[in-house]
Amino acid sequence: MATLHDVAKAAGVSPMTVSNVLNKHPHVRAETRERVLKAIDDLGYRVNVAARNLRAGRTNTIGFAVPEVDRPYFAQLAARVIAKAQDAGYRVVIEQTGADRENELSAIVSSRTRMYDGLILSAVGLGTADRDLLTTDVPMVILGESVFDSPVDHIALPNEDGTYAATMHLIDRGCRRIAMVEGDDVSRLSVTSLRHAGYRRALEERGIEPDPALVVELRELSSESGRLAAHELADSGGGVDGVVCITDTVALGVIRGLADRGVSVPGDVKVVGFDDILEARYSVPSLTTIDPDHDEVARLAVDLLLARLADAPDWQPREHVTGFRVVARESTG
Amino acid sequence: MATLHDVAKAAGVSPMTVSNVLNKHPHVRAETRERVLKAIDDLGYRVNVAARNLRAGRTNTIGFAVPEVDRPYFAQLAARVIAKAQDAGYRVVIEQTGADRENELSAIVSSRTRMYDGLILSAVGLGTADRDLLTTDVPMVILGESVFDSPVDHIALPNEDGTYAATMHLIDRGCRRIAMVEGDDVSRLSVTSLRHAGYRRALEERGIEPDPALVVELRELSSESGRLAAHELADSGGGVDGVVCITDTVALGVIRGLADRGVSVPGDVKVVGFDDILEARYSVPSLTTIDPDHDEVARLAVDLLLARLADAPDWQPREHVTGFRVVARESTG
DNA sequence: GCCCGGATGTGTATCGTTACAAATCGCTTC
DNA sequence: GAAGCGATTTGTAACGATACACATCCGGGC
Repeated sequence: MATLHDVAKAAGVSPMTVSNVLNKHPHVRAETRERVLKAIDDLGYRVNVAARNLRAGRTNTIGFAVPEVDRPYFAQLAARVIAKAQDAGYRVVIEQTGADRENELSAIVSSRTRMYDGLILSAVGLGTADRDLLTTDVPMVILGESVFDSPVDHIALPNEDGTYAATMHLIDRGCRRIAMVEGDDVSRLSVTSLRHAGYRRALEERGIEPDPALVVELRELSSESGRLAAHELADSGGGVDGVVCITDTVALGVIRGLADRGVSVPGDVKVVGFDDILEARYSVPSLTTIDPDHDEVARLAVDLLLARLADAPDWQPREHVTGFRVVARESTG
Repeated sequence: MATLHDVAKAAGVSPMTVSNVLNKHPHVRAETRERVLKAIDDLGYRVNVAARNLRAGRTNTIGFAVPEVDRPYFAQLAARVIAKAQDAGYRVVIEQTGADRENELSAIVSSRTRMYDGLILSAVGLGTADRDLLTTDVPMVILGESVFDSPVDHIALPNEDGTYAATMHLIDRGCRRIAMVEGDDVSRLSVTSLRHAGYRRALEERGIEPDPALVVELRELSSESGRLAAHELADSGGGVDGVVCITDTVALGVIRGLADRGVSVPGDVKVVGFDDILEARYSVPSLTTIDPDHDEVARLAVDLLLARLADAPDWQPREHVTGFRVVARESTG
């Protein structure tokens, strides 16, 4: 495969001139440029990215680490991040951290970050145990729940307030026996604990006694888990009339699970999710949910990271909490 | 940031020995290895991937190009491809070709392929116009509809047979006024034309007169488009009693659109999709669909590519067509 | 005719790693 | 005690590109 040297020889110029053409430096005569471009075309030359990266010390690539690429929320967020980054001339590589969160995450941070100029870490499940990972020297933006004391930029979703609003929405629609379907990491700082807090706060504020029997903890936040949770709730005879779900993906499973049991949504039970994934719009019934403003999340994540890459002198880690709105649809109609 | 040289100095060995330790070469004494590993740890050394790639001439990375990362079918396929490739020690970078298919595709093939040892191209929308792109020297596997004469490995979905079976399934359930909701590229070789052919073949075989009014062409294969198509069909008074959808994502939109019009599925109209995405299992009603065996697709794609990377001497491009099965669910019950 | 400055173009010296071949070590064997 | 032979370790020389500083060209101003 042709190298920059070959092109230079073919065009009768020095390698540097070819490089200058490639990098759109000024001070290359139009005629020379043409000659070089023609040689590039003739030889089918492609720049060797590895060599460029090595010499330049940058890759123009940012990593975006998510637990699972095939969970709609992350896939849709990834699409937005890619778009924003592209506008700024950066490529995005999606990293899958997988179920085995602890190991995978450390693998990424410790061995792959050199491939990226910076990293956006969608940190569902990130705990204080991972804090030391964050002291790495790669510019990083954490995207997810709060991790205190971490010396990195951080974009938090409106976890507690959003779930509070979702629960209030159910209460306002007349629900009194409101279940919460959440993750199993309620005891440490996590998406689950934050969203649970919002749920509890709403109940308490309206004088509704929280019933532990109405809280279902899931090992994984999948639709299948949601479906099984719905079965559990429907079969328990607990008189549930509303369900707050930790994510839309879970909520769609819950709706399905209620259908399995012949429970009508929203007639018998109202359901609300969190994330406003695309699918929430097309389910039957369509899903009421919390829209955390994905566009803002993606924009902020990319902007913060790029700002960090551009300069470093007086940078201070910041925490941003994005806005949200309740999107009322049929599932709570 | 520490380099391999720094580690070598700290451990009192030559750079090559450090390299040997890193690459798990045999013939490194256990004691030496320990000393090197300690130095690596002390210095927080991380291998510079760019330098390694440059020297080694390989990246151990394969690209996976899809139109949209956030369409469930692609996201789910990507997850599988990542898993299979990981087993073989390869990383996967997902490339988004986007809506502007022609330009983006060429951009990827022409300027980014040097970053990958090989490329898997999920080629919805790839046409004969793109054929010359495929003559590139990067090992490639095409995944999608048939593109004849292309000198690359190719994995075809059972497009025609699958849709034939889907249509037959509807006919067997009593449907006679069967609509097809498809893409707008029916005139050239494409997913649409192949699946359309399967639909037509089934109708003709059962002596059902194809009605052009029952064919809806979509500009994009999204749920929203499907929803609007369903409105169109419901409002047309065409007496539709079955809908064959080109993808599950479209089908879910169709089900939603029918619900908008108060049409019952499967009572009034039966709906069948194609892909068996996860969401098909959780919709209400759950979606009957064609399962093209994603696991086989992913496995085959990775295996073919890796085989191509391993050796080249007597390689011949091959076309594989994967199997499929009809997954009957509620939407045709 | 000579100097000057911007516009163009070109050496040189790496970036950090690994392939390759050659050197060295330690121990057995005769 | 010397030769022989793996096991271990180490120089050397790139991989292909770019930063930097320097060389050259050209026309205008005096």
